[in-house]
Parts: sequence; structure tokens; C-alpha cells
Amino acid sequence: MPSRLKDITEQRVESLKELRSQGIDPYPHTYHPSHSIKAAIALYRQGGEGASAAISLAGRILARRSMGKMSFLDIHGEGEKIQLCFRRDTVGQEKYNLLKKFDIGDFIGAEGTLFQTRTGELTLEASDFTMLSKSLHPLPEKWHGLADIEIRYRQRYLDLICNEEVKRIFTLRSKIVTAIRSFLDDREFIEVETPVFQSRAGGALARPFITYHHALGEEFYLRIALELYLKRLVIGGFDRVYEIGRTFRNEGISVKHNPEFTLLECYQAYSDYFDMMELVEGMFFHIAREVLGSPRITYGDRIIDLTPPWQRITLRDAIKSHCGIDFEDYPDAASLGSRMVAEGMEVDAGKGRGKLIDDLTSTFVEPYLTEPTFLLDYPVEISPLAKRKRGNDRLVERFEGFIAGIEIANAFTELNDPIDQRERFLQQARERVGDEEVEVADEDFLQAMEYGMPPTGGLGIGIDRAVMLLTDQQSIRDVILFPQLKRKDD
RNA sequence: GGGCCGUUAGCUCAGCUGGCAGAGCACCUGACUUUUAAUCAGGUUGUCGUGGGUUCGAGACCCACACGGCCUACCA
Repeated sequence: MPSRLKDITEQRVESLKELRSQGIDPYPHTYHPSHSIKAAIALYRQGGEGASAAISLAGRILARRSMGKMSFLDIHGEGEKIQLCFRRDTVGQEKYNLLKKFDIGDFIGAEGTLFQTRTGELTLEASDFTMLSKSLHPLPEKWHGLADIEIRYRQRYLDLICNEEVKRIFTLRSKIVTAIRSFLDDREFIEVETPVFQSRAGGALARPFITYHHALGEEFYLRIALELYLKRLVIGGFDRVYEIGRTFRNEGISVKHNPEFTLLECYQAYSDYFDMMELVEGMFFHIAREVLGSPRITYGDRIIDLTPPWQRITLRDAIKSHCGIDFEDYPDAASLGSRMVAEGMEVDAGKGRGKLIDDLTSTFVEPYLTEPTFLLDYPVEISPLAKRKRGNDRLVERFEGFIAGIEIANAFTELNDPIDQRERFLQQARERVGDEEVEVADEDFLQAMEYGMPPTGGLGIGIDRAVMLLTDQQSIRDVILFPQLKRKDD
């Protein structure tokens, strides 16, 4: 029994055959419109001779309204749309009949002149037209569009055809990344590319993906961070480097996590985490003004002003003010853990002091950091690559930046003491034996550091989350064109 | 990993207490030379996610599974 879909497809294949039998190629190799739709609109607005010149346009047919001896088609292209008008008396009977073979979804090229209808709609009256590509499937309905979230992600092209807003978000994403590059380029950072396949997955604490290289007969990890290779470059004399690259973490998928995501990391020699704070503030301010036209952004029901300087508060003070616990009063995991239990929290026995402090932060502090805020000075245990704080050996010079409760930056004064770095790796290994998510000693990296690394500030920004924030999206899947979904057999 | 919810025509969605599978859009035929969610008249369209079970009878009830969403857990 034929389904409606099959029926429609068969009809379209049929009209495709008919076109061919008339000597018309339904898939011509090229077509060069004289104007983009956008340019045509501008041309008409400009008035004068140009407005009445013969031009040609191309685009995908998204609607058709046939009135007998006259038909209107709406075509879309590059985010713009325009109406085409075909009159039997203008194009001729034969050509007008051919128009019946054009369906919604097809690409069409049309030549003619611009005019306004009596309701003021800018329209191209076609003197001739060409099939540019035949579509064999019906597009989703025009009014409600495509709403099925699964189809929107699995067949993103349909989402982009139907939902103007989606196209706008991804256009903004592109502009945001461009703005980041120009911001860093202006400050004389050099963009580099480092390996995705790595013998050790370092630079972060996360479970990596594993793959296998046949010719080398060796297993590799997909990188979970960019850090260790970028630092090698700072050691090599690139004083300002950055990379915007895909990283991979073999962890849960959620509204804030995709297994592959885009990370920006940049490193600046002869600077510290205070310099990085200024860099982060300046960067977000720059992006917002450049891309959104204002430093005031909307996220959910809040309006947030990104103008520097942002609020700065130490992690210790933040936790103290939000839940009354001063972690400096608890020198070890046992004492801090029992205090947390007394507060009614569930405390995992295996966790170290640093991890417990991290738990306090994410429970009591982070969700409330609506205004742009830097949290400063993290426990050394959970920051093996950051330099100890001046005047307090148990803390490191590290900050995380939050906007609307979302972590958007993580930075430190980079650890450049190779003896301390080796000790930190060993400490990690001792504390978390058997844990896959552990920073492993990277001898090659340690050796590089032993040659001497300048004092350096380093910064990481999750691009996807930054885009979520700047485009007011609540799910990371709505800022990643093809988010990870489970395979569906059909 | 756990909990809750969802899956019906190409798309958007109804479908009551278990009793013939529905609407709008799209598509097809006809009318219409300034329409624009065009309009008017007529028509076609189903693996009700998959597999079992209960029942005279299942889209609906039960069980399992798949995929998706949200929450939670995990997670720099």
C-alpha cells in the first residue's frame, strides 16, 4: 500500500522525467544570478534606473500561489526572501505550463524586472525562468514549520530551511567566533593548531575517547583539552598563542554537555590571572558590542550588562557568604565532609577536600552568579596545572568566570615550576588510583617545562556555552549544528 | 545509571470510559491575471515507534524494547 510520501515522491520523479523528455536538465551545472535576493531588495530601494533594470535571481521555492493565468512563488536564499510573479501573457503559454512542474522545495532561477504589487510587496515579474534543482520530497508544513526536536537535530537542513530563527542563531555563532579571532588577533595572538590524537589525554580531568592507528599499531586518545601543547608553544617562544578547536569528552550528554565541543584556549607570556580577567572582560564586551550591538544581553528573563569591570570575589568568601562554611576552618576532607553532612548534604566518602569545596561551589554559589562574576583562588588539589597563590600554598591563582550561572571561563597563572609540576602530577596519581579521570604525568610535557617556561597567564573558554549565553539559548544542542544523538536504525 | 513524559498521514496535531483512523497544511483535479497562511469546489493519503500479552474487539489497557525530551546522577 503506497504511503502519501511515496506518492508525492513518485509524482515528483514523474515530473522530473517529463522535464528531461522536453530536453530540460532538472539539475543544471550552474546558474549565475545577477543579484542576490538581498542585493535586489537594496537595488529597488535605491530607486532610479537600477530599480527598473532586468535582473536575475535564484533561490528555493517555499510557497506557491496560482491564480490561473498568473502565479506567485516565494523564493528564499541566504536568509532573505522575495516573491516571483509569472504571467501567462508575459512568459508565454508553453513556458507557463512548464511552471506546473515546479514544486515547493525546488530551486529556480528567474529573470525579469522588479515591481511592487498593490499591497507593496516587492516582486520580480519573470520574463523567463530555469529549473536549477528538483526536490523529490515534500518540505515540512509552512505555517507551523518543523517542530519535532528529533528531526530538527537529525535533519538539521530541514530545520534550517523551515525555521528562520535557527539560521539566525548559527549565523550569530559564526560572527561570535569571528569576533573572538579579531579580538585576539588585534592583541597580537597567533592562532595555531595542535594534535587531536594524543598519547596521553592531558590538560583536564575527564574521561577520554580512545581510537587506534593501524599503521602505527598504537592507541590514541582524542584530546580533552588544548592546554599542554599550547604551553609547549609558549616554551618554544610563541608568547601569545591561541587555538579554537574541537575537544572530546567521553561523558554524559545533557543540555550543557555534548561529547564533542569547541574550546578556546589562549596563553600569554609575561602575564598572570589578573591579566586574564581583563582579557575575558574585554573579550565578552567586544563580542557583545560587535555582534549584538550592545554590551547588554538578554538571557532567559534577565538582562545582563557585560561592561567591565566584572565583580570579583574569592571562592572562599563566596562559599562563606552563600552557605556559611569557611573552608579554611577545615584542613582536611574528613572535617570538611562532616560539616557538609551537618548541613544536610550528601557527601561521597572517597572525595578529597578540593573536590568537596568544588561541590560546595556548584551547589551554593554558581547558580546564583547572575551578574558577570569572577570566582578567585581555587584549592590546589583540583588545579594541578595552576601556580600556587602568592601567600597561600594551599590555593592556586585560578579563576572561573560566570554569567547567568553559566561557567564561561577558566583561567590561571600557569604553573611553570617543573619540580612543582612533577609533584602535582604525582599527587594526582596518588589520590586517584584507578580513577580514569586523572591528570597523568606527561614526561614529554615535563621535559619541555624543564627547559624553562616564562611566567604565563592561560585562559579557556567553552565556545558553545558562550554562544548559548550570547544567543539566549537554553540547550547546547541549539548552538551545535549536529549535536550527538543515538543512532537510529530504520 | 535512576525517575517522569512523549512517539498517530510528508508536516503540525486531535482521538472521550476499549467499539469503523480524524482535522488543518501539503499533494492531485477543476475555477480564478496583484496573490501572499490566497480563495472556492471536489479528491487521494496510515507498519497508530517495534515486539509480545489481555480482550469478542486495542491507537487507547499490561509487559518488554527502541528513539527522543525533561529532571537527576556523572561531569573543570
